[in-house]
Amino acid sequence: MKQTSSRTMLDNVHLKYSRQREWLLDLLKEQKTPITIEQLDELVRSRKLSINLSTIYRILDAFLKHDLIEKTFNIQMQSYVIELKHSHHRHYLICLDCQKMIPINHCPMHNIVEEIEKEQNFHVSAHQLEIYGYCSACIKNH
Amino acid sequence: MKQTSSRTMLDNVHLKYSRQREWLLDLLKEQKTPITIEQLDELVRSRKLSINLSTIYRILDAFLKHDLIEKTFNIQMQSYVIELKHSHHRHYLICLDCQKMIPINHCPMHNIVEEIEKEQNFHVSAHQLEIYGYCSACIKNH
DNA sequence: AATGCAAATGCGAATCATTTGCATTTTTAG
DNA sequence: CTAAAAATGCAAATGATTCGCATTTGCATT
Repeated sequence: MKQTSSRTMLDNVHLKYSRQREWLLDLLKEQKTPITIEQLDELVRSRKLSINLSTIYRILDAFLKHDLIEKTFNIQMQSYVIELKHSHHRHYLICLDCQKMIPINHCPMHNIVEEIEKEQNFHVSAHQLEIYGYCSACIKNH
Repeated sequence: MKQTSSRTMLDNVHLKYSRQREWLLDLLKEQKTPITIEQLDELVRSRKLSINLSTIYRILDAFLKHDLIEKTFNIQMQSYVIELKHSHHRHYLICLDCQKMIPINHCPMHNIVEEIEKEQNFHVSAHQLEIYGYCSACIKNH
């Protein structure tokens, strides 16, 4: 299936077009797992795209505010990671050895959230979950 | 039940005693929910205890390394929070309005972790979970 | 109680990611 | 094509965390 053009995506969330925004969106689309801002910046350089770092920050803020991306904190890497927002949100298994982030297909929190809402008189509107350990490739080293 | 003295706790994990370490441990024991390093520093000042901020950082690093505390990242507050390590680890419901952190008594991840280990060929060694929403007091404002 | 040594602390400076102010450039609307 | 508004680049500021080094502390030994 063909994906929506970055131009259209910006349009859809009422963000003005700019070269830099399109580039970043395109780069984010390529990613299979979340990346840090630093990695994104390196990616920009490696493609000879030249976007000022402060602009990257500003654009990511705008993307976040307009729900184009998700920003979570990866304790393992001690930094934020960014990913394009998917139709349903994802969680990851994070390898403590090779740092790989493996997406979990269906969010295991559904039932848990329901339970909590019933039992605790708390309205759940979001959650963050990461699972740390060793992936199949690295498991043998431990 | 009477709790272990800070002195003994330090001893148990083979950390040398110092005034500052005892003070911090005492302060952490008082807390019912995690606090930021900044809050801890303020607490130190308000008790006229005087511990240099860089020392606080160093001591917390030592506590972490020796498993006296847990350090997690609270996305809502955009900073790390610290708590004394409990016999079994906790997760929190975090109110997006008043920022209160309400501990969940039993960790809902047990079954999920087992499932993942079976299905994914991934060895789980830790996880981080926070649930964001509105507590009973703040729910009416939303 | 005094001494010596290793480890911990205080202090100021350095570092590093992120943010900000402002001049310049780009985008969009007319 | 032009003008106004918004976005970007650049350099400097900020703020949390870390570091180096001189001083102090805790503790074992005398």
